[in-house]
Order: sequence, then structure tokens, then C-alpha cells
Amino acid sequence: MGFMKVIRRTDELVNSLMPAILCGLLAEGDTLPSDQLLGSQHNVSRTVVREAFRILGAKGLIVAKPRTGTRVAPMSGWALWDPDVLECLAETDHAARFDPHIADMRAAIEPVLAALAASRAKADQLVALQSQLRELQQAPDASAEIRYLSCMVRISGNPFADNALNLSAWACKRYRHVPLDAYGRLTASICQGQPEAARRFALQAILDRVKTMDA
Amino acid sequence: MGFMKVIRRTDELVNSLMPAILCGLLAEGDTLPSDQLLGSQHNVSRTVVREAFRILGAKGLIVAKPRTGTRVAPMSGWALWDPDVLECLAETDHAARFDPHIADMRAAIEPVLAALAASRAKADQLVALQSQLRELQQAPDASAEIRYLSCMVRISGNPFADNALNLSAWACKRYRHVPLDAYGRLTASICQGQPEAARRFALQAILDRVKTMDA
DNA sequence: GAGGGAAAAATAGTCATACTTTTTATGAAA
DNA sequence: TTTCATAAAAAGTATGACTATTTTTCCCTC
Repeated sequence: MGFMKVIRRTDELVNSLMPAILCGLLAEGDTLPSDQLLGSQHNVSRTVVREAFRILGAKGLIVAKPRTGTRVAPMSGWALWDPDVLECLAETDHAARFDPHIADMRAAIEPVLAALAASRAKADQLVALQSQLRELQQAPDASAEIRYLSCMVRISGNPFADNALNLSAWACKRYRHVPLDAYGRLTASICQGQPEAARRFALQAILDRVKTMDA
Repeated sequence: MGFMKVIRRTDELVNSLMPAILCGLLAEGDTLPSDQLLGSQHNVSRTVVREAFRILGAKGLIVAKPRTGTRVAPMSGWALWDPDVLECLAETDHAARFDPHIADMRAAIEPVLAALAASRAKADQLVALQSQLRELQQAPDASAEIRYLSCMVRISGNPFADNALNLSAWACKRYRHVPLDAYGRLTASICQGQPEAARRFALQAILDRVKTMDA
């Protein structure tokens, strides 16, 4: 399986600080401990703290200034599309607060990507999509669903779609129900080159899931 | 105007490396110089190089591994919604290649946000929106247009919209024509609480601009 | 000659320390 | 009270040493 990612102390610290920011324990404008202090608190060198701060800063979560210290940035600048941020946010208490917003975004984006896929798909891509659909039907879990959507989205040819997929992953992980029927029809529509139908069924897949959630 | 952001050597290095990656000078899988070497090449310490690498890594552009070195990551993992990445990409030679994809994304997202805004707007938000519209009409430049859209998008109440706005900013900066007429109708629709009309005019604003571009 | 395993080499990761720069706070003089 | 110089605090940068991880090399055995 040679995929054991190296775990850096820097990453551990990031994984320790990020939840505190995302859950609101550290609110906007709050000052984090200084490099020195935070380092001694976590038994790491200042180097590690600073590199962790750079990562959090790159994701828009914090801003550092000499003498003032390092503060939590306003949420409007957070990189909410970032897979790490999203994953961390999902483990927060108030993750449910984001569910409807993510559903809105998905409902906006995925149908369009599905329509694009239906109009642009090449033969080999269709084979791959159908293969993913079969895998999903045989083992309808979140990871298979994400792989299917990933394949669909890749066919759309839109480079921004890869990031949008992070929102889909959120939904797949948080709702158990997999809308197999809608995905079947979606796949057929794409294979037959029918953008309008693809758009409709992609939207239906999202709505079916939300509906199941409400019930 | 006390808004002079501090310029760190780390940021300068990031601003030097990012374009090379985004423009393809450093292709996927290519190995960057080692910390040591890159540091001496740019006359900065290894500290600066490492922190720059952390920033680029946080944005999905590179991946580091001991002994192997630091390599350019596949584009599918790039944080294309990130304002820095997007701004840097816009200055690249093949920025035009992304125009249609961004237009597709905007066409998917903004109409939905406009509809949400129309159904949720509070009175004071409407006042703010109309104020931004007037400013835009008086001085129809990119920055005023971004402020208007930012205001509209904030009314939608969707926290993911702030990031989506980066795509709008791209379009505002790259096309000169400002679709004032569509924005006027869009504002009216939102103020009158008509989601369907708002959706239509938001889309029209995007299409008007693209049409002007083609001509 | 082929295979396997130990040693070496290269590179990122971490630590410790000293120094620099930026910005705020303090306090004395006008 | 205002102003300006000084001090202080925190981030930013620079070095150097050491650690950990992974690949490569190469020797030894079979």
C-alpha cells in the first residue's frame, strides 16, 4: 500500500490549531500565543510553529504582524474550498450549519458540470464512467460515490471542478443515503449526449439526498 | 491609507516560484532545487525557502518528501479558488485558456446566489446594494464592480460565496466592459424579492460580458 | 550472474540561538 | 496635552548542527 504519508510535527500542530479556529474556540480577531510560547506549550521548536502558521496563513485562517502577534482572520477570507479546511470543518460541532449552504453550492455547480460532461464526453471516458457506476452500485458507500463524481467531473473538462468536488465529498460523507437511481439516469444521459437530462438528474441526485436527510 | 502590507522575503520567494509553476515552466512532477540550493540562488536563508515551500504546499502546488526532493503537484490538487493563485494565474501567458472555464463556473454559481439574495435580503442590505450600484454607475471600473458583486454575494448569506467571488474578480479585471444594464435590472429584482428574475439578470450580466469579449 | 541486504548519500524535517525589523507602548520634555 | 524619542514585544531572517526518511550504491552470498 506504500501510501503512508509522512507525518510532520508541523502538520500535527496545524491539525491541532485548525479545529480550534474553525469551531470558534479562537474567534475572529483573537490573538494566538506567540511563536515562543506556543512552541513550548506543544514541545516543538519555534521553526515548527512558524511553518504551521505559514500553512494556516496560506489557507486564510490567520494573519501575522510583527509586535501585534498572530490573529484569527475574518471568515470571509477562509479557504473554505480547501480539502483540509473542509474536512476539519466537518468534524466540528456546528458542521450541520454548513450543510444547507453546501447543498446550495452543489445544486448550482454539479448540474452544470453534468451538462458539460454530456456534451463533451469521449468514448473512453464513457466507459470509465459506466465502470465507476457499476462499482458504486455494487458497493454504495461514500468513497465509491466520490470516485464516481470525480470521474464525472473530470469529463466536464473544467479545471475548477476538482476543487468543487470537495463540497461533494462533504455531502457524501455526511449523508448515508446514496441516490443510486438518479446516478443511473445521470450516467445514461451523459452517455447519450443529452445535456439537459444530465443537468436534471444531477440536480435530482442532490435533492434526493437532502430529502432523505430531512425525513 | 495605513494598509501597506508587510513584504516578507518568504512572500517574495513565493511570488517568484508560483508563476513558474502556474505557467508550466515547472511542469507536474518536476523537482525544484533543494532548500539549500534555492536559498543560495535567491540569496535567502534556508528558513525562508522552507516557509515558502510550506505556503506553496498549503495551496496544493508542491509536495515535499525527504531524499526525493520537492516536486510540482498535479494540477487537480491546486487551490484554483485561492485569490493568490488566481491572481498569479491571470498574469500568465495562457490565462485566456481559463476564461471559458471561469465563465462556466460563474454562470453556474452567481445566478443561484442572486436568487438567494432576492429571497433573503433585509432592508439595510438593499440600501447597501443600491448604494454600490450607484457607485458602479458613476465610475464603472473593475474595482467598483467587484465591490458591487461582493455586496450582492454577501446578501446571499452563503459563506462559500466569498471564495467564488475570486472567480468574478478574475472576469472583472480581464474584460473591460461592465454590463451596467444587467446590474441595474438585477438590483431591482433583488429589491423586489423576485428570485427568478434575479437569476436571469445575473446570468445575463455574465453572458453580456462574454459576448462583448467575442466581438 | 542474480538476488538480497547492509552501508552510504542526499534531502527534507527539527532544534537551538542569535540577530534584525516592524510596530506598539511608554515616558519624558516642551 | 502634545510630541517625540526610547524601549519593548513579537514576528522575520540567518546559521549551524543534528535527525529522519528514502533512495541508491555496492558488496557479499548464493
